[in-house]
Amino acid sequence: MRPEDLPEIRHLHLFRDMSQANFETLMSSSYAQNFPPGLDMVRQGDPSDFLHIVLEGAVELYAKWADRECTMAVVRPVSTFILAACIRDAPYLMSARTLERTRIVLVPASDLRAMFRRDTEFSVAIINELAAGYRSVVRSAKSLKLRTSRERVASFLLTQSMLAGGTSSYTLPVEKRLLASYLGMTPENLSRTLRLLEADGVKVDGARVIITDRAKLTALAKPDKLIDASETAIDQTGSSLPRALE
Amino acid sequence: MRPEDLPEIRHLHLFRDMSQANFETLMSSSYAQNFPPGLDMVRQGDPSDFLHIVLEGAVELYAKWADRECTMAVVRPVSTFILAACIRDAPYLMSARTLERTRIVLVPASDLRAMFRRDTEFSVAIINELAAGYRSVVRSAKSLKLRTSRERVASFLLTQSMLAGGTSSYTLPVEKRLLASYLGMTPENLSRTLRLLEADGVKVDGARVIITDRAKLTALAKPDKLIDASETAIDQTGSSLPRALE
DNA sequence: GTTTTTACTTGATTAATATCAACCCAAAGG
DNA sequence: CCTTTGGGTTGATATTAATCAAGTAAAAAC
Repeated sequence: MRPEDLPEIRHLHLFRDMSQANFETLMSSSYAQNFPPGLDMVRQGDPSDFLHIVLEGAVELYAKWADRECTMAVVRPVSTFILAACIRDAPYLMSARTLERTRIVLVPASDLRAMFRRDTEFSVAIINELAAGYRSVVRSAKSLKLRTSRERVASFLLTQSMLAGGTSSYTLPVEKRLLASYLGMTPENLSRTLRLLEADGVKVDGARVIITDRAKLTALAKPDKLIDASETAIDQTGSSLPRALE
Repeated sequence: MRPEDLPEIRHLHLFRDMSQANFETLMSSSYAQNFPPGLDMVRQGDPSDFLHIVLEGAVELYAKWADRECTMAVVRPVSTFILAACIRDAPYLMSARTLERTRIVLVPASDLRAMFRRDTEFSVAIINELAAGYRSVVRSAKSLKLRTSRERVASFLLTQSMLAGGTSSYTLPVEKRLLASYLGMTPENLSRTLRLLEADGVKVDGARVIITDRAKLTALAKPDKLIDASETAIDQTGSSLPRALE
Protein backbone atom coordinates (compact mmCIF):
# COMPACT_ATOMS: atom_id res chain seq x y z
CA MET A 1 0.00 0.00 0.00
CA ARG A 2 1.20 3.48 -0.75
CA PRO A 3 1.71 5.82 2.21
CA GLU A 4 -0.64 8.39 0.69
CA ASP A 5 -3.45 5.83 0.69
CA LEU A 6 -3.75 5.75 4.45
CA PRO A 7 -5.06 9.27 5.12
CA GLU A 8 -7.68 8.79 2.40
CA ILE A 9 -8.94 5.69 4.15
CA ARG A 10 -8.63 7.15 7.60
CA HIS A 11 -10.88 9.97 6.48
CA LEU A 12 -13.82 7.64 5.87
CA HIS A 13 -16.52 7.70 8.53
CA LEU A 14 -15.95 4.02 9.00
CA PHE A 15 -12.34 4.43 10.12
CA ARG A 16 -12.29 8.01 11.31
CA ASP A 17 -13.04 7.44 14.98
CA MET A 18 -11.15 4.28 15.80
CA SER A 19 -7.88 4.39 17.69
CA GLN A 20 -4.75 5.02 15.69
CA ALA A 21 -3.18 1.81 16.92
CA ASN A 22 -6.17 -0.25 15.84
CA PHE A 23 -6.33 1.49 12.51
CA GLU A 24 -2.70 0.68 11.89
CA THR A 25 -3.20 -2.92 12.89
CA LEU A 26 -6.08 -3.24 10.46
CA MET A 27 -4.15 -1.59 7.65
CA SER A 28 -1.03 -3.64 8.26
CA SER A 29 -2.86 -6.78 7.20
CA SER A 30 -4.49 -5.03 4.24
CA TYR A 31 -3.04 -4.51 0.83
CA ALA A 32 -3.75 -2.47 -2.25
CA GLN A 33 -4.28 -3.87 -5.69
CA ASN A 34 -4.78 -2.41 -9.15
CA PHE A 35 -7.29 -3.85 -11.56
CA PRO A 36 -7.71 -3.19 -15.28
CA PRO A 37 -11.10 -2.10 -16.62
CA GLY A 38 -13.81 -4.71 -17.08
CA LEU A 39 -12.41 -7.15 -14.59
CA ASP A 40 -14.60 -9.21 -12.29
CA MET A 41 -13.25 -8.71 -8.80
CA VAL A 42 -15.99 -10.38 -6.82
CA ARG A 43 -18.38 -13.15 -7.78
CA GLN A 44 -21.71 -13.36 -6.02
CA GLY A 45 -21.88 -16.46 -3.88
CA ASP A 46 -18.18 -16.41 -3.04
CA PRO A 47 -17.20 -16.28 0.63
CA SER A 48 -16.63 -12.73 1.80
CA ASP A 49 -12.91 -12.65 2.51
CA PHE A 50 -12.28 -8.94 2.15
CA LEU A 51 -13.85 -5.60 2.73
CA HIS A 52 -13.14 -3.56 -0.41
CA ILE A 53 -12.14 0.09 -0.39
CA VAL A 54 -12.18 1.93 -3.71
CA LEU A 55 -9.35 4.47 -3.89
CA GLU A 56 -9.36 5.23 -7.61
CA GLY A 57 -11.55 4.26 -10.53
CA ALA A 58 -15.10 2.94 -10.37
CA VAL A 59 -16.72 -0.38 -9.53
CA GLU A 60 -20.07 -1.74 -10.62
CA LEU A 61 -21.98 -3.91 -8.19
CA TYR A 62 -24.34 -6.15 -10.06
CA ALA A 63 -26.54 -9.16 -9.45
CA LYS A 64 -27.26 -12.19 -11.58
CA TRP A 65 -30.12 -14.64 -11.65
CA ALA A 66 -31.05 -17.18 -14.26
CA ASP A 67 -29.52 -15.66 -17.39
CA ARG A 68 -30.30 -12.08 -16.42
CA GLU A 69 -28.22 -9.50 -14.67
CA CYS A 70 -28.76 -6.01 -13.31
CA THR A 71 -26.68 -3.18 -11.91
CA MET A 72 -27.28 -2.57 -8.23
CA ALA A 73 -24.82 0.27 -7.62
CA VAL A 74 -21.73 2.03 -8.87
CA VAL A 75 -19.10 2.72 -6.24
CA ARG A 76 -16.66 5.59 -6.62
CA PRO A 77 -13.72 6.75 -4.50
CA VAL A 78 -13.36 6.93 -1.66
CA SER A 79 -15.77 4.40 -0.26
CA THR A 80 -16.17 0.83 0.81
CA PHE A 81 -18.39 -1.96 -0.37
CA ILE A 82 -19.77 -5.33 0.76
CA LEU A 83 -19.40 -4.50 4.43
CA ALA A 84 -22.54 -6.41 5.45
CA ALA A 85 -21.33 -9.67 3.91
CA CYS A 86 -17.99 -9.36 5.71
CA ILE A 87 -19.67 -8.64 9.01
CA ARG A 88 -21.90 -11.67 8.77
CA ASP A 89 -19.17 -13.87 7.27
CA ALA A 90 -21.71 -14.72 4.61
CA PRO A 91 -21.44 -15.09 0.82
CA TYR A 92 -21.48 -11.95 -1.30
CA LEU A 93 -24.97 -11.19 -2.62
CA MET A 94 -23.58 -9.17 -5.52
CA SER A 95 -20.75 -9.41 -7.98
CA ALA A 96 -18.34 -6.55 -8.60
CA ARG A 97 -16.50 -5.54 -11.74
CA THR A 98 -14.28 -2.60 -12.53
CA LEU A 99 -15.57 0.03 -14.93
CA GLU A 100 -12.20 1.73 -15.25
CA ARG A 101 -8.68 1.08 -14.09
CA THR A 102 -9.29 0.80 -10.38
CA ARG A 103 -7.21 0.86 -7.25
CA ILE A 104 -8.62 -1.16 -4.37
CA VAL A 105 -7.56 -1.81 -0.81
CA LEU A 106 -8.51 -5.19 0.55
CA VAL A 107 -9.10 -5.51 4.28
CA PRO A 108 -9.30 -9.09 5.54
CA ALA A 109 -12.84 -9.70 6.80
CA SER A 110 -11.62 -11.80 9.71
CA ASP A 111 -9.49 -8.92 11.00
CA LEU A 112 -12.46 -6.62 10.57
CA ARG A 113 -14.70 -8.90 12.60
CA ALA A 114 -12.09 -9.26 15.31
CA MET A 115 -11.49 -5.54 15.46
CA PHE A 116 -15.00 -4.25 16.02
CA ARG A 117 -15.28 -6.30 19.17
CA ARG A 118 -12.25 -4.54 20.57
CA ASP A 119 -12.78 -0.95 19.45
CA THR A 120 -16.04 0.63 20.55
CA GLU A 121 -15.69 3.65 18.29
CA PHE A 122 -15.19 1.33 15.36
CA SER A 123 -18.27 -0.69 16.21
CA VAL A 124 -20.30 2.50 16.48
CA ALA A 125 -19.04 3.53 13.05
CA ILE A 126 -19.96 0.15 11.62
CA ILE A 127 -23.42 0.43 13.12
CA ASN A 128 -23.91 3.80 11.47
CA GLU A 129 -22.58 2.59 8.15
CA LEU A 130 -24.81 -0.47 8.11
CA ALA A 131 -27.88 1.49 9.18
CA ALA A 132 -27.21 3.99 6.41
CA GLY A 133 -26.72 1.25 3.84
CA TYR A 134 -29.85 -0.51 5.00
CA ARG A 135 -31.90 2.64 4.64
CA SER A 136 -30.40 3.35 1.24
CA VAL A 137 -31.58 0.02 -0.10
CA VAL A 138 -35.02 0.55 1.41
CA ARG A 139 -35.22 3.87 -0.42
CA SER A 140 -34.20 2.15 -3.61
CA ALA A 141 -36.83 -0.56 -3.12
CA LYS A 142 -39.49 2.07 -2.50
CA SER A 143 -38.54 3.82 -5.72
CA LEU A 144 -38.75 0.57 -7.66
CA LYS A 145 -42.13 -0.39 -6.26
CA LEU A 146 -43.87 2.97 -6.15
CA ARG A 147 -42.62 4.72 -9.27
CA THR A 148 -42.92 3.98 -12.95
CA SER A 149 -39.72 3.88 -14.95
CA ARG A 150 -40.47 7.33 -16.33
CA GLU A 151 -40.78 8.71 -12.82
CA ARG A 152 -37.59 6.99 -11.75
CA VAL A 153 -35.69 8.54 -14.62
CA ALA A 154 -37.11 11.98 -13.87
CA SER A 155 -36.24 11.82 -10.19
CA PHE A 156 -32.81 10.45 -10.93
CA LEU A 157 -32.06 13.36 -13.23
CA LEU A 158 -33.36 15.79 -10.65
CA THR A 159 -31.46 14.21 -7.77
CA GLN A 160 -28.24 14.25 -9.76
CA SER A 161 -28.75 17.92 -10.42
CA MET A 162 -28.98 18.50 -6.68
CA LEU A 163 -25.86 16.45 -6.03
CA ALA A 164 -24.08 18.54 -8.64
CA GLY A 165 -24.92 21.59 -6.57
CA GLY A 166 -28.33 22.47 -7.92
CA THR A 167 -27.06 23.40 -11.36
CA SER A 168 -29.38 22.93 -14.28
CA SER A 169 -26.64 21.46 -16.45
CA TYR A 170 -24.37 18.54 -15.69
CA THR A 171 -23.04 15.33 -17.20
CA LEU A 172 -24.32 11.85 -16.47
CA PRO A 173 -22.01 10.04 -14.06
CA VAL A 174 -22.30 6.68 -15.83
CA GLU A 175 -23.06 5.15 -19.19
CA LYS A 176 -26.72 5.04 -20.10
CA ARG A 177 -26.52 1.29 -20.42
CA LEU A 178 -25.62 1.07 -16.72
CA LEU A 179 -28.08 3.74 -15.72
CA ALA A 180 -30.88 1.86 -17.41
CA SER A 181 -30.06 -1.33 -15.57
CA TYR A 182 -29.68 0.53 -12.29
CA LEU A 183 -33.11 2.07 -12.77
CA GLY A 184 -34.61 -1.30 -13.61
CA MET A 185 -35.27 -0.82 -17.31
CA THR A 186 -33.81 -1.70 -20.69
CA PRO A 187 -31.44 0.63 -22.57
CA GLU A 188 -34.04 0.99 -25.31
CA ASN A 189 -36.67 2.02 -22.85
CA LEU A 190 -34.36 4.55 -21.18
CA SER A 191 -33.49 6.02 -24.55
CA ARG A 192 -37.15 6.45 -25.44
CA THR A 193 -38.01 7.78 -22.01
CA LEU A 194 -35.30 10.43 -22.18
CA ARG A 195 -36.67 11.53 -25.49
CA LEU A 196 -40.20 11.80 -24.10
CA LEU A 197 -38.97 13.71 -21.05
CA GLU A 198 -38.00 16.60 -23.30
CA ALA A 199 -41.63 17.59 -22.97
CA ASP A 200 -41.26 17.57 -19.19
CA GLY A 201 -38.45 20.02 -18.68
CA VAL A 202 -35.22 18.09 -19.21
CA LYS A 203 -33.08 17.48 -22.26
CA VAL A 204 -30.36 14.88 -22.45
CA ASP A 205 -27.86 15.10 -25.27
CA GLY A 206 -25.26 12.38 -25.05
CA ALA A 207 -24.06 12.51 -21.46
CA ARG A 208 -25.07 16.14 -21.13
CA VAL A 209 -28.16 16.86 -19.05
CA ILE A 210 -29.90 20.23 -19.26
CA ILE A 211 -32.85 20.97 -17.06
CA THR A 212 -34.95 23.36 -19.08
CA ASP A 213 -37.96 23.59 -16.79
CA ARG A 214 -37.23 22.62 -13.23
CA ALA A 215 -40.77 23.20 -12.01
CA LYS A 216 -42.22 20.94 -14.66
CA LEU A 217 -39.66 18.22 -14.04
CA THR A 218 -40.22 18.46 -10.29
CA ALA A 219 -43.96 18.11 -10.77
CA LEU A 220 -43.36 14.85 -12.58
CA ALA A 221 -40.58 13.48 -10.40
CA LYS A 222 -42.25 14.42 -7.10
CA PRO A 223 -38.95 14.23 -5.20
CA ASP A 224 -39.40 12.84 -1.72
CA LYS A 225 -36.88 13.12 1.08
CA LEU A 226 -37.86 9.62 2.19
CA ILE A 227 -36.78 8.20 -1.16
CA ASP A 228 -34.32 10.51 -2.85
CA ALA A 229 -32.19 11.96 -0.09
CA SER A 230 -28.83 10.47 0.71
CA GLU A 231 -28.16 8.66 3.96
CA THR A 232 -24.52 9.62 4.07
CA ALA A 233 -23.81 12.30 6.60
CA ILE A 234 -22.63 15.51 5.05
CA ASP A 235 -18.95 16.04 5.51
CA GLN A 236 -17.97 18.83 7.88
CA THR A 237 -15.87 20.26 5.10
CA GLY A 238 -18.99 20.37 2.98
CA SER A 239 -17.16 18.41 0.35
CA SER A 240 -19.37 15.39 0.41
CA LEU A 241 -18.45 13.67 -2.80
CA PRO A 242 -21.49 13.01 -4.92
CA ARG A 243 -21.36 9.27 -4.84
CA ALA A 244 -23.07 8.36 -8.04
CA LEU A 245 -25.70 5.65 -8.05
CA GLU A 246 -25.31 4.78 -4.46
CA MET B 1 -45.24 -4.28 30.84
CA ARG B 2 -46.21 -7.74 31.92
CA PRO B 3 -43.53 -9.81 33.64
CA GLU B 4 -43.97 -12.62 31.10
CA ASP B 5 -43.03 -10.22 28.29
CA LEU B 6 -39.43 -9.88 29.40
CA PRO B 7 -38.15 -13.40 28.70
CA GLU B 8 -39.73 -13.22 25.24
CA ILE B 9 -37.78 -10.10 24.49
CA ARG B 10 -34.64 -11.29 26.16
CA HIS B 11 -34.70 -14.28 23.86
CA LEU B 12 -34.26 -12.15 20.74
CA HIS B 13 -30.78 -12.13 19.23
CA LEU B 14 -30.74 -8.41 19.67
CA PHE B 15 -31.02 -8.57 23.45
CA ARG B 16 -29.77 -12.03 24.21
CA ASP B 17 -26.13 -11.26 24.82
CA MET B 18 -26.22 -7.95 26.64
CA SER B 19 -25.68 -7.77 30.39
CA GLN B 20 -28.68 -8.40 32.60
CA ALA B 21 -28.28 -5.04 34.27
CA ASN B 22 -28.25 -3.20 30.96
CA PHE B 23 -31.21 -5.18 29.70
CA GLU B 24 -33.18 -4.26 32.78
CA THR B 25 -32.23 -0.61 32.41
CA LEU B 26 -33.42 -0.60 28.84
CA MET B 27 -36.66 -2.34 29.71
CA SER B 28 -37.38 -0.11 32.68
CA SER B 29 -37.82 2.85 30.36
CA SER B 30 -39.86 0.82 27.88
CA TYR B 31 -43.55 0.14 28.01
CA ALA B 32 -46.03 -2.15 26.33
CA GLN B 33 -49.09 -1.04 24.46
CA ASN B 34 -52.04 -2.77 22.83
CA PHE B 35 -53.38 -1.64 19.50
CA PRO B 36 -56.66 -2.57 17.79
CA PRO B 37 -56.56 -3.90 14.22
CA GLY B 38 -56.12 -1.48 11.35
CA LEU B 39 -54.45 1.21 13.40
CA ASP B 40 -51.61 3.28 12.07
CA MET B 41 -48.86 3.12 14.65
CA VAL B 42 -46.07 4.79 12.73
CA ARG B 43 -46.22 7.34 9.96
CA GLN B 44 -43.33 7.55 7.51
CA GLY B 45 -41.44 10.79 7.93
CA ASP B 46 -42.04 10.97 11.67
CA PRO B 47 -39.00 11.15 13.94
CA SER B 48 -37.97 7.71 15.16
CA ASP B 49 -38.69 7.87 18.85
CA PHE B 50 -39.07 4.19 19.59
CA LEU B 51 -37.79 0.81 18.60
CA HIS B 52 -40.86 -1.39 18.24
CA ILE B 53 -41.05 -4.98 19.44
CA VAL B 54 -44.02 -7.07 18.31
CA LEU B 55 -45.12 -9.47 21.05
CA GLU B 56 -48.52 -10.48 19.72
CA GLY B 57 -50.46 -9.86 16.53
CA ALA B 58 -49.04 -8.69 13.21
CA VAL B 59 -47.82 -5.40 11.78
CA GLU B 60 -47.66 -4.30 8.17
CA LEU B 61 -44.78 -2.05 7.14
CA TYR B 62 -45.74 -0.05 4.09
CA ALA B 63 -44.51 2.88 2.07
CA LYS B 64 -46.35 5.70 0.40
CA TRP B 65 -45.46 8.00 -2.46
CA ALA B 66 -47.67 10.29 -4.46
CA ASP B 67 -51.06 8.62 -4.10
CA ARG B 68 -49.70 5.09 -4.20
CA GLU B 69 -48.73 2.75 -1.44
CA CYS B 70 -47.10 -0.66 -1.19
CA THR B 71 -46.44 -3.28 1.45
CA MET B 72 -42.78 -3.64 2.32
CA ALA B 73 -42.99 -6.30 5.02
CA VAL B 74 -45.22 -8.01 7.55
CA VAL B 75 -43.73 -8.38 11.01
CA ARG B 76 -44.88 -11.14 13.34
CA PRO B 77 -43.95 -11.98 16.94
CA VAL B 78 -41.44 -11.96 18.34
CA SER B 79 -39.37 -9.45 16.44
CA THR B 80 -38.38 -5.83 16.21
CA PHE B 81 -38.79 -3.25 13.50
CA ILE B 82 -37.39 0.12 12.40
CA LEU B 83 -34.09 -0.43 14.15
CA ALA B 84 -32.08 1.41 11.49
CA ALA B 85 -34.11 4.60 11.80
CA CYS B 86 -33.68 4.58 15.60
CA ILE B 87 -29.94 4.02 15.31
CA ARG B 88 -29.48 6.93 12.94
CA ASP B 89 -32.00 9.13 14.74
CA ALA B 90 -33.56 9.67 11.34
CA PRO B 91 -37.18 9.77 10.18
CA TYR B 92 -38.98 6.50 9.57
CA LEU B 93 -38.85 5.46 5.91
CA MET B 94 -41.96 3.31 6.26
CA SER B 95 -45.33 3.51 7.97
CA ALA B 96 -46.66 0.73 10.17
CA ARG B 97 -50.21 -0.41 10.78
CA THR B 98 -51.61 -3.28 12.76
CA LEU B 99 -53.23 -6.15 10.88
CA GLU B 100 -54.71 -7.70 14.00
CA ARG B 101 -54.99 -6.81 17.62
CA THR B 102 -51.33 -6.29 18.43
CA ARG B 103 -49.21 -6.02 21.52
CA ILE B 104 -46.11 -3.88 21.12
CA VAL B 105 -43.25 -2.91 23.40
CA LEU B 106 -41.80 0.52 22.76
CA VAL B 107 -38.13 1.07 23.57
CA PRO B 108 -37.06 4.73 23.60
CA ALA B 109 -34.61 5.26 20.75
CA SER B 110 -32.46 7.62 22.79
CA ASP B 111 -31.93 4.94 25.44
CA LEU B 112 -31.11 2.47 22.71
CA ARG B 113 -28.49 4.77 21.22
CA ALA B 114 -26.97 5.46 24.59
CA MET B 115 -26.87 1.79 25.48
CA PHE B 116 -24.99 0.38 22.53
CA ARG B 117 -22.07 2.64 23.31
CA ARG B 118 -21.83 1.10 26.74
CA ASP B 119 -22.49 -2.56 26.09
CA THR B 120 -20.17 -4.22 23.59
CA GLU B 121 -22.26 -7.36 23.30
CA PHE B 122 -25.28 -5.25 22.51
CA SER B 123 -23.43 -3.32 19.83
CA VAL B 124 -22.27 -6.58 18.28
CA ALA B 125 -25.86 -7.77 18.27
CA ILE B 126 -27.01 -4.56 16.62
CA ILE B 127 -24.31 -4.90 13.99
CA ASN B 128 -25.49 -8.40 13.19
CA GLU B 129 -29.13 -7.37 13.10
CA LEU B 130 -28.47 -4.44 10.79
CA ALA B 131 -26.25 -6.45 8.49
CA ALA B 132 -28.94 -9.12 8.27
CA GLY B 133 -31.64 -6.55 7.56
CA TYR B 134 -29.46 -4.88 4.96
CA ARG B 135 -28.89 -8.13 3.17
CA SER B 136 -32.57 -9.01 3.35
CA VAL B 137 -33.52 -5.84 1.51
CA VAL B 138 -30.82 -6.44 -1.08
CA ARG B 139 -32.28 -9.89 -1.69
CA SER B 140 -35.68 -8.35 -2.06
CA ALA B 141 -34.39 -5.74 -4.50
CA LYS B 142 -32.69 -8.45 -6.55
CA SER B 143 -35.94 -10.37 -6.74
CA LEU B 144 -37.82 -7.27 -7.88
CA LYS B 145 -35.30 -6.39 -10.57
CA LEU B 146 -34.40 -9.81 -11.89
CA ARG B 147 -37.67 -11.71 -11.76
CA THR B 148 -41.00 -11.27 -13.45
CA SER B 149 -44.05 -11.18 -11.22
CA ARG B 150 -44.89 -14.73 -12.18
CA GLU B 151 -41.44 -15.88 -11.09
CA ARG B 152 -41.72 -13.92 -7.85
CA VAL B 153 -45.03 -15.58 -7.04
CA ALA B 154 -43.63 -19.02 -7.84
CA SER B 155 -40.54 -18.54 -5.69
CA PHE B 156 -42.57 -17.07 -2.88
CA LEU B 157 -44.84 -20.12 -2.82
CA LEU B 158 -41.85 -22.42 -2.90
CA THR B 159 -39.97 -20.53 -0.19
CA GLN B 160 -43.01 -20.55 2.07
CA SER B 161 -43.25 -24.29 1.62
CA MET B 162 -39.65 -24.60 2.81
CA LEU B 163 -40.32 -22.36 5.80
CA ALA B 164 -43.31 -24.54 6.64
CA GLY B 165 -40.91 -27.47 6.85
CA GLY B 166 -40.83 -28.63 3.26
CA THR B 167 -44.46 -29.73 3.24
CA SER B 168 -46.33 -29.60 -0.03
CA SER B 169 -49.43 -28.15 1.60
CA TYR B 170 -49.72 -25.09 3.78
CA THR B 171 -51.78 -21.94 4.21
CA LEU B 172 -50.79 -18.48 3.05
CA PRO B 173 -49.52 -16.38 5.95
CA VAL B 174 -51.22 -13.17 4.78
CA GLU B 175 -54.12 -11.93 2.74
CA LYS B 176 -53.62 -12.06 -1.00
CA ARG B 177 -54.18 -8.34 -1.23
CA LEU B 178 -51.09 -7.81 0.95
CA LEU B 179 -49.12 -10.52 -0.75
CA ALA B 180 -49.73 -8.90 -4.11
CA SER B 181 -48.50 -5.54 -2.90
CA TYR B 182 -45.51 -7.14 -1.20
CA LEU B 183 -44.59 -8.88 -4.45
CA GLY B 184 -44.98 -5.66 -6.40
CA MET B 185 -48.13 -6.44 -8.34
CA THR B 186 -51.86 -5.72 -8.29
CA PRO B 187 -54.35 -8.08 -6.62
CA GLU B 188 -55.92 -8.78 -10.01
CA ASN B 189 -52.60 -9.74 -11.47
CA LEU B 190 -51.80 -12.02 -8.52
CA SER B 191 -55.17 -13.70 -8.86
CA ARG B 192 -54.63 -14.39 -12.53
CA THR B 193 -51.04 -15.49 -11.98
CA LEU B 194 -52.08 -18.01 -9.33
CA ARG B 195 -54.59 -19.40 -11.74
CA LEU B 196 -51.99 -19.75 -14.46
CA LEU B 197 -49.50 -21.36 -12.08
CA GLU B 198 -51.79 -24.35 -11.79
CA ALA B 199 -50.10 -25.50 -14.98
CA ASP B 200 -46.72 -25.20 -13.24
CA GLY B 201 -47.19 -27.44 -10.26
CA VAL B 202 -48.98 -25.42 -7.62
CA LYS B 203 -52.63 -24.93 -6.78
CA VAL B 204 -53.96 -22.21 -4.52
CA ASP B 205 -57.49 -22.53 -3.23
CA GLY B 206 -58.40 -19.68 -0.92
CA ALA B 207 -55.49 -19.47 1.51
CA ARG B 208 -54.63 -23.14 0.94
CA VAL B 209 -51.51 -23.84 -1.10
CA ILE B 210 -50.89 -27.27 -2.53
CA ILE B 211 -47.72 -28.01 -4.42
CA THR B 212 -48.69 -30.63 -6.94
CA ASP B 213 -45.44 -30.88 -8.87
CA ARG B 214 -42.46 -29.59 -6.95
CA ALA B 215 -39.98 -30.26 -9.75
CA LYS B 216 -42.02 -28.26 -12.22
CA LEU B 217 -42.52 -25.39 -9.81
CA THR B 218 -38.83 -25.37 -8.95
CA ALA B 219 -37.90 -25.25 -12.61
CA LEU B 220 -39.96 -22.09 -12.95
CA ALA B 221 -39.03 -20.44 -9.66
CA LYS B 222 -35.32 -21.22 -9.92
CA PRO B 223 -34.80 -20.72 -6.19
CA ASP B 224 -31.47 -19.11 -5.42
CA LYS B 225 -29.81 -19.07 -2.03
CA LEU B 226 -28.58 -15.55 -2.78
CA ILE B 227 -32.16 -14.32 -3.10
CA ASP B 228 -34.54 -16.63 -1.29
CA ALA B 229 -32.69 -17.77 1.81
CA SER B 230 -33.29 -16.06 5.10
CA GLU B 231 -30.62 -13.99 6.80
CA THR B 232 -31.83 -14.75 10.28
CA ALA B 233 -29.60 -17.18 12.08
CA ILE B 234 -31.29 -20.45 12.85
CA ASP B 235 -32.20 -20.74 16.48
CA GLN B 236 -30.25 -23.28 18.48
CA THR B 237 -33.54 -24.79 19.52
CA GLY B 238 -34.38 -25.22 15.86
CA SER B 239 -37.57 -23.34 16.47
CA SER B 240 -36.86 -20.46 14.16
CA LEU B 241 -40.26 -18.96 13.66
CA PRO B 242 -41.09 -18.65 10.01
CA ARG B 243 -41.27 -14.90 9.89
CA ALA B 244 -43.64 -14.32 7.05
CA LEU B 245 -42.77 -11.75 4.41
CA GLU B 246 -39.63 -10.64 6.09
C1' DG C 1 -81.00 -12.70 10.46
C1' DT C 2 -80.22 -9.22 7.47
C1' DT C 3 -77.33 -5.70 5.72
C1' DT C 4 -72.93 -3.97 4.75
C1' DT C 5 -68.41 -4.29 3.89
C1' DT C 6 -64.36 -6.19 1.97
C1' DA C 7 -61.50 -9.56 -0.18
C1' DC C 8 -61.22 -11.90 -4.15
C1' DT C 9 -62.10 -13.16 -8.89
C1' DT C 10 -62.96 -12.70 -13.86
C1' DG C 11 -63.29 -10.40 -18.29
C1' DA C 12 -62.32 -6.56 -21.41
C1' DT C 13 -59.38 -3.00 -22.37
C1' DT C 14 -55.53 0.03 -22.09
C1' DA C 15 -50.91 1.26 -20.84
C1' DA C 16 -46.23 0.14 -19.91
C1' DT C 17 -42.32 -2.32 -20.89
C1' DA C 18 -39.48 -5.81 -23.19
C1' DT C 19 -37.88 -7.87 -27.28
C1' DC C 20 -36.22 -8.09 -31.92
C1' DA C 21 -33.98 -5.97 -35.68
C1' DA C 22 -31.71 -2.47 -37.99
C1' DC C 23 -28.87 1.24 -38.05
C1' DC C 24 -25.65 5.20 -36.63
C1' DC C 25 -21.63 6.73 -34.65
C1' DA C 26 -17.62 7.27 -32.05
C1' DA C 27 -13.87 5.07 -29.85
C1' DA C 28 -10.53 1.40 -29.77
C1' DG C 29 -7.44 -1.71 -32.20
C1' DG C 30 -4.90 -3.32 -35.88
C1' DC D 1 -5.76 4.47 -42.46
C1' DC D 2 -9.29 1.11 -42.22
C1' DT D 3 -11.75 -2.15 -39.50
C1' DT D 4 -13.96 -3.63 -35.57
C1' DT D 5 -16.39 -3.11 -31.52
C1' DG D 6 -19.80 -1.54 -28.50
C1' DG D 7 -22.87 2.10 -26.91
C1' DG D 8 -26.73 4.34 -28.29
C1' DT D 9 -30.94 5.16 -30.97
C1' DT D 10 -35.15 4.15 -33.51
C1' DG D 11 -39.03 1.50 -35.28
C1' DA D 12 -42.07 -2.51 -35.27
C1' DT D 13 -43.88 -5.95 -32.56
C1' DA D 14 -44.86 -8.94 -28.60
C1' DT D 15 -45.44 -9.49 -23.91
C1' DT D 16 -46.47 -8.14 -19.46
C1' DA D 17 -48.93 -5.76 -16.21
C1' DA D 18 -52.31 -2.10 -14.80
C1' DT D 19 -56.78 -0.32 -15.08
C1' DC D 20 -61.69 -0.37 -15.41
C1' DA D 21 -65.87 -2.71 -14.58
C1' DA D 22 -68.79 -6.37 -12.87
C1' DG D 23 -69.80 -9.74 -10.14
C1' DT D 24 -69.22 -13.44 -6.17
C1' DA D 25 -68.53 -15.03 -1.66
C1' DA D 26 -67.54 -14.62 2.90
C1' DA D 27 -66.95 -12.09 6.91
C1' DA D 28 -68.24 -8.26 9.81
C1' DA D 29 -71.61 -5.07 11.49
C1' DC D 30 -76.04 -3.96 12.83
